[in-house]
Formats: sequence, structure tokens, C-alpha cells
Amino acid sequence: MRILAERADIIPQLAEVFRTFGYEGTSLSRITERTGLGKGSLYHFFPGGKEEMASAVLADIDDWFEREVFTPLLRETPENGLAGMWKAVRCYFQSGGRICLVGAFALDGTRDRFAAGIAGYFGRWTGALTTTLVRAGWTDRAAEDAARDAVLGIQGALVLARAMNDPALFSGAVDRLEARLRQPAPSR
Amino acid sequence: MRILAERADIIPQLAEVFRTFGYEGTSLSRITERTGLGKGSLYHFFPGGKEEMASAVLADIDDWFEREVFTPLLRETPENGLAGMWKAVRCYFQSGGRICLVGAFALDGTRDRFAAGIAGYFGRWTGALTTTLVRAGWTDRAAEDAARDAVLGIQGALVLARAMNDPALFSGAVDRLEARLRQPAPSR
DNA sequence: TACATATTGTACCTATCGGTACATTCAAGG
DNA sequence: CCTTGAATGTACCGATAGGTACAATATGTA
Repeated sequence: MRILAERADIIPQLAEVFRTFGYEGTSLSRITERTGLGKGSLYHFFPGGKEEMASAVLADIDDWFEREVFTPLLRETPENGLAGMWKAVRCYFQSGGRICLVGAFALDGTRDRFAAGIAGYFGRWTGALTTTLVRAGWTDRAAEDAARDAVLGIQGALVLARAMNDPALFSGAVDRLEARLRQPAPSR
Repeated sequence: MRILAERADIIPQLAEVFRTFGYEGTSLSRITERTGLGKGSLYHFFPGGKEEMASAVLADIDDWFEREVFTPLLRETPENGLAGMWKAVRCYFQSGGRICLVGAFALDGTRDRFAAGIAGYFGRWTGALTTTLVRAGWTDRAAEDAARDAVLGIQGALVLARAMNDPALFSGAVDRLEARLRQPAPSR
């Protein structure tokens, strides 16, 4: 067994730091402070420095969603896939207590640095959700709109919940988003 | 007439810098570069430095929404108030080409610095919108939920549009949000 | 024109930024 | 053991961060 750190162990801690302070607000000294790892270790695991650290975090998030959300959405029945997605979303974002790092990075200049990863994450999410809704009987157009509205609703709920410092706001919004995707043919 | 700068002239330029780089990513040198004003002028108008600059920008945004959105919402007929809000939203966010600084600040550590202002902005927005919907015949509960969903939808649409680098995505989402508020009694 | 005030440019300060170099320590395999 | 390579701590680098001090300049008014 290893006592020393492994790259994979560090990534969740890095993610928390970036989530807390944003990309620009995250300094190496803050990373050291939160992870207990000096620059020596940090640059050993991530020779590309801060940018590679953030990149690794994004890739890790991407993997998690691919495994826990996107793939189930496409492989299981639409009902199970959707149920799994909402459960995963509530769990991952800790009922509104944790923000989406990908969304946060998208808003400022950090986006340019990770444009491909950010667009890929949201593209595959809305894509998988659209496909699922079509399989559930929605028309192509309605499914695409509804998928975007769901994903964007989650992001907006995270913004609003954090702005108002009220995580319950996230839970309530997610309940309504989930309900909206359950009616097979949209009434509007 | 004055040739030298006035505080009010600087604020929109400051807003653009903060929008582009975020609070932490905005350095004094970048502000100087974009505004053409040296540290002398900057600290003359904003003795509190960067924090006061961002604070002034937030207050300016707040004023604009108060004047152009919240007040009309409460003073005019619900139909006119709502129509005005959607027009103002499309215009202000430049059809998805411009993000909401208040929402961006809410997501990272910057929130703690401006917590009151950020919560106030979103609180007054959802509050005015709730009141308007009640006046339009919605039940209290449905109005409150719908108001939150609309505001959060706008924020999420900005995130998604920027993430996908597709401003049209914002316009489409706003069309649907507007339509959803138009049906007096929600079908669900 | 002369004065008072508002505005601006220059020089400088300390702290910290991201990053590098490298010697040291550690764990495991032969 | 002893070697080897992964992992780490320490010291350091130039650049830039936010901020201050203050002299110089511009402006409106008497």
C-alpha cells in the first residue's frame, strides 16, 4: 500500500479549491494549504501547473457525469435513465450546497482556456438527454428544447441558490424541472 | 463641459472588465488598459480600490434593473410590465452575448464579499415578478415558483449560451421562458 | 489673472503570484 | 541490505499583484 499521495487522491481536493475560489482566485499557496501538498508534489503530478490541475479536475468531473448520468441515460430505459439523472444531480450538487465548476468556468475569462472541455460537457449532457426524451416519445424539436431547459435550469438553480444563500431553492427548482420532463407530450 | 473623466463614465467600462475576467481575474493593470485611466484617477474616484470599483458596478446594475425592470413590473399592468421585462432582459444581455455579472459573482468566493448586494438583486427581482404574477391571477405559490423559475432560467441560459459559445441558445430559451409566464394558470 | 479644487501621471512599496531547481526522503524490488 | 525511481520540502526566481504618496496639471470661479 502506498502512504504517499497519488494523483487521483488529489483531484477531488483540487476540485473543492477551484469550486470555492474560482480559477483565478485559486493560488498555489491556497492549494498547498488545502491539500497539504507542497509545490514539489504538485508539480510532480501536474507538470503543467495550475492549468493542468484545473484541466484534470474538469476531466474528472466529465468522467463522473459520463459514467453516472450520460451513459445510463442512453443505455437504460428512458424512465430509469431520467430517474438516475435526477438522483445523481441532487447528490452531486449536494442539494444546492455545491456549485457546478464547469458552469462557473463558463462565465468568465476562464472559459477560453477550457472552451472545448466545457462545451463538450454541456453538449454531451443535452445530447444524451435529447435522445432519451425522443426515445420516451417526444418529438425531436420538443425534446431538444426540453433537454436544454432542464440542463440550463439546473445551472440557473445553482446560481440562484448560491446567490440567495438558500440551498432549498435548488431542491425546489429541481423538483419542478423533473416534473416537467415527466409529461411525455409537452402541453404548450 | 468637462474633459476629464467622471465617476459615472467609468462604471460601464469597469463593468465590462469585470464581466470579461471575473473579480479575481481583473487586475488594476487590466483596468488601466481598458479604461485609459491610471491608478491616480482610479483611486481618486474609488478610494476603496478594486472592491469599491466592483461594488459601484454592482450598484449601477442594481439601479438599472430597479428602474427598467422591477419598478415597471410593479407600477404598470402585469402584461406591460412583463413585456417590458423580457424586452429589457434581451436587450441588457445582448441576446446572450453578455453575461450577468451578479450571477457570475454569486458562483465563486466573490459572493462572500458582496453577499448582501447579490442576494438583494435576485430577491427584489423574484419578489417583483411574484407580485406581478399574483396580480395577473396566479396563486401565491404558483407565482413564487414561476418567478424563481424565470429568473433562474435566465441565469442558466446565460451559462449554457456561453458554455456552448452559442448566443442563439439564450434567445431560444428566453422565448420559452416568456411563453411559460404567459399562461395565467399553470397546467401542472 | 489668481486661486482653490478636482483630476491625473510617476515613482515606489511590500506581498504574493506561478513556476523552477534540486537536494532529500520514502517505499518497494532485487 | 542496497539500489532505483517516485514523491516531497526548501530555497529561490522574475513578474505582477493591489495599494500609497505626492507632485504636476487641468478646471471652474472670483
